[in-house]
Amino acid sequence: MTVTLADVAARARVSPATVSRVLNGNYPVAVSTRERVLRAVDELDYVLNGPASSLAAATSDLVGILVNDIADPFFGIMAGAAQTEIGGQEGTGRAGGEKLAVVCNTGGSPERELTYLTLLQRQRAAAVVLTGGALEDPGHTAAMTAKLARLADAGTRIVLCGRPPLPGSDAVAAALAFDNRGGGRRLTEHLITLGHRRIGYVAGPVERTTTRHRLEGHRTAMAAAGLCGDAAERERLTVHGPYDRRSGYDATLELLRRKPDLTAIVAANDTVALGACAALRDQGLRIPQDISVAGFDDLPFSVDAVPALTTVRLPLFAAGARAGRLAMGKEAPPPGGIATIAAELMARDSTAPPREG
Amino acid sequence: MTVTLADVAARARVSPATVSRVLNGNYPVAVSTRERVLRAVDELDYVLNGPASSLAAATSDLVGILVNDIADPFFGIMAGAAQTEIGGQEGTGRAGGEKLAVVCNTGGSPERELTYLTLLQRQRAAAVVLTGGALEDPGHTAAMTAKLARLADAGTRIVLCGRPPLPGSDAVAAALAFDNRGGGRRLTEHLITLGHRRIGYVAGPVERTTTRHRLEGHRTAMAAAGLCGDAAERERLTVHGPYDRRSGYDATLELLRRKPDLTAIVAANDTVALGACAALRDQGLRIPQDISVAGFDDLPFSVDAVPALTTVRLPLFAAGARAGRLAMGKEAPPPGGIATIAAELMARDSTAPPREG
DNA sequence: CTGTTAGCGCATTCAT
DNA sequence: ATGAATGCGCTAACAG
Repeated sequence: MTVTLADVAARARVSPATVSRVLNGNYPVAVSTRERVLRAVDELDYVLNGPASSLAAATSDLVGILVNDIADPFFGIMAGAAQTEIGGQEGTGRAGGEKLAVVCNTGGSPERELTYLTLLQRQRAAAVVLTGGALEDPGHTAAMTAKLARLADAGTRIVLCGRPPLPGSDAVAAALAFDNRGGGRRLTEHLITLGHRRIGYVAGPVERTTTRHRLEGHRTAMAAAGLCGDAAERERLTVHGPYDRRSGYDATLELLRRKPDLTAIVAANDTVALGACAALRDQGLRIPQDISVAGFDDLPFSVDAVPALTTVRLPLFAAGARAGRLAMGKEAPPPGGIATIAAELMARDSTAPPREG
Repeated sequence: MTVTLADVAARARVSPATVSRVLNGNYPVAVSTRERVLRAVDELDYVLNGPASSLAAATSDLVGILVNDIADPFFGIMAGAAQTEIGGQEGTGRAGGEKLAVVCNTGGSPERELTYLTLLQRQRAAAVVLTGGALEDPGHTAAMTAKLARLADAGTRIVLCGRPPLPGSDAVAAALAFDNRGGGRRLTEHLITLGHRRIGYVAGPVERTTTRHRLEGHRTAMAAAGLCGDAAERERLTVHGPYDRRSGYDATLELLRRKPDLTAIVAANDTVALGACAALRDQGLRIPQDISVAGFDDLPFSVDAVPALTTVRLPLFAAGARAGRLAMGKEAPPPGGIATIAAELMARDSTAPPREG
């Protein structure tokens, strides 16, 4: 029923081994023979049996890209870029060699993250790219470290993109970390320079590296300006929530309740910032005249927001593409396996000097 | 080095077949035996060899979800929903049975679409979900039909989500098509009811089903109101472009150049509509006082646009989830294998009666 | 309910 | 440069 390598060999009047060799292209084969084989492949409409091939070779052409939220362009942009570098260029998929770049959506769930890694391990994936912030739970971190070690042992290349390196693990081939701290700090410095002193912060989910680093950057800037109250005050000015619009909306109302005299709100990311803007508008506040708002990431829609959103640009596409190349071994890892990706302040119209002050 | 089924069997003092049976769970095994085996699995930290398993069973647990643009939430929402239904619930991935739901980004390229299908065919994928509009090129359609037929022959279940059925093909197990025509028609009817007569249309890429259907709906409404000029006039009022912000911006400027007295602009989707809004603002036009704008899809950010965007809601999450269930065989296909998903008009603030009559 | 046997389709020695 | 032989790790009959 289904055509096999042997069928192709018979039709091309060569041995199965030869067919395998032309398909994989990593062995000298006479030009005439190769042509004959390829013709037979086309005529029979033969497609390599991946499982059989992977079993015999003990490696597969699967490359997994894990994302926390596939509906969020933050991840989509990185994943798409990585996939372009991995799957991109070559032929029709008829022959061997091409990688199958696939993205797996963990939904931010640590269990699903581990499950996907196991599933990829089961498939003997050639590489795995982990994107976005990590959960900072000791148990989960330990489990991840162990799992990644096993994957690496089995020959799977591990690349981190937008995620800080795993301390004490040599399983990771390369880690591209965003400078979330620096970006967060510069963003808040920008607000302070404008004259803001009472700044609320809508943070991301707790126990996430991204959340913590951005918040640390913010507080560093606040402290440097002598605006850092006691712990209780800091808590009052901070509300945590998921990275979505709803969270921004709700958290902003909560901040306003706690501190009606806020002159600026910094959001964990652009999506949250948009929710914050909506809440402020619904309260009759004008942006930036009555209150300033800032986001993070500089997603494509942020420049079109009204007013255009002040934010911090992360080179998501470039980072994703680089991660893809690293996963393919097409690019040498950075020194020490770790690179920090700069974050650039984009001052736009949603921030301005406070009314009075 | 790497632990195999035989190792587990030895440690649990049973035969390899028994281990296979408890792992796959589709065969009666004594409770005490099962426990012994599972303990051995844990102790040895055994992970099933996917390729070997797939080779022997002639099926794999891979399920592919193809999307045109992974950075677009339109696809992300559907893909995430589908993935939830497919990968969702069960264990740690330690044992067999769980599906590996992965999303593949074609970038809208027909070649990559076919390549991905071949790669999934090579992996003997259990199912494939194709999301979003299809390219309407005869050659590509024929190639797709043939490829899908082969996949179906090999036992891969094919589900379409947000894509019209393939005429004359019985390879597709189920097709969930959005009512793009109806949605487009109702949206334009809404504008006409408000009093608009000169309406520009920023269409999607040519030769795409989604583009064509939405445009047909628009023109049906125009014709019904006697607003449909000759072919040349219709062309003048329509500009095609990709489904992105930039296209909306540029196309809007072009439309304004051709027809400065336009009172409304309908965009191919919400992202394009946002670009259109930006262009209009840059031209000093107020929305909706000077000109109305409408989108399509009702993506999450649309309600937060300023003004809130009038659009057509598509139940992307529900449709994606249903496609996932259909791909898993957890839900019976609709009658005839085809279901049309309703599109609901969401009249918001970006549309209003035109300035003058 | 459990063990035994026989491939699944291909990559890879080793020959030639 | 090509062919023949072996085994990758597992599942699926088939016994028992």
